[in-house]
Amino acid sequence: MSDDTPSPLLEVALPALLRHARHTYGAAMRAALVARGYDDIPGNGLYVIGALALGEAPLSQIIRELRVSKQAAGQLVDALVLRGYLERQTDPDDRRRLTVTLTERGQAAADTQKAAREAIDAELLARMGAEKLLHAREVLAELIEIGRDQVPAD
Amino acid sequence: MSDDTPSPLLEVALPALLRHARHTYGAAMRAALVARGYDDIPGNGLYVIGALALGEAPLSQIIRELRVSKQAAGQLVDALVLRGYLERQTDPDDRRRLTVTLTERGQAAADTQKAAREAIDAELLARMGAEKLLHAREVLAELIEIGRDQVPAD
DNA sequence: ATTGATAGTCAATTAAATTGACTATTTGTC
DNA sequence: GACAAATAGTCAATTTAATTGACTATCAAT
Repeated sequence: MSDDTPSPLLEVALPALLRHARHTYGAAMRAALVARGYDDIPGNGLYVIGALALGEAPLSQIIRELRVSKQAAGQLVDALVLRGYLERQTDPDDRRRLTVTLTERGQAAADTQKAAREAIDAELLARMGAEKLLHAREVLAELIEIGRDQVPAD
Repeated sequence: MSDDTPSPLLEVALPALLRHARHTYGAAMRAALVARGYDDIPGNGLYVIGALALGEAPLSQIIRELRVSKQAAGQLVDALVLRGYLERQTDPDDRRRLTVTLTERGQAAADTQKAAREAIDAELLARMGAEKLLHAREVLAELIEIGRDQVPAD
């Protein structure tokens, strides 16, 4: 089973690979949402809804995760509130803080999105096996770690 | 070497991992470019310059790689031409086609960017080893393949 | 020759994100 | 317990990026 064809995989820049790999998820999630009528979610909204599926979060956390200005994050949440996906509540423990949660519609969208993501995960697992997948996750996590190391003022 | 701590790595959504991993490269390349005075490259311009470092390309190819409308790609190239990174030539073999190439400045920026990318690659290799890295590349490539399968009309 | 497809442009609009200036609330210090 | 500093978010204006729609030029295939 020796294979001496030089894998082109080694030559493609990792950022490009990451870009296109991410697109697979994005396109699938978007398609699944649109198919169920959730066709008014702006690009980063996908990300916000996905993150909130794990539980409520203060706006400030969304800002950090999204890596955009707080104004941009605020506007994004505005749009999603307006379209019925999110709700804001003032955190009683810290009345500066806004807690953002999914509405029922938002939860339904999050479920749809999660299903689409997991379908791809399953397909990927079937094609690649658990070990390589875990290695990929480890590499990605380490890459994120390297990013943190480089910009300590994060 | 048995390890029964449940890795949180298995729980983080892959799209989020991809997003942040890609950011590591983006931020490092951006910082390296800015440090050398290339501070007027718009977001996707990084990607275009990186792609052209491998050789000239027709605009239509950039459009497909970038997955934006041809108008958006045209405007992006406009901006990069205006700022001295790119040149357009009409392809003599097909006079509809615009061939885009790097200028000297563009090549210098591409080199800077490539060095920043490779520095991260090297760090990643040192931390993770060749095998896991290859596995990660394989997984990413397969993910892209899955994307192609899902949207045949690509 | 003519039809259809491909490659790109021009103009106008919409969407997304940024900058700058501000308010309210909390935290930490003396 | 007053007061400075930091944190969390808003409002308004602007800039940047991307889209839609309508169009021209060139090439490919009958």
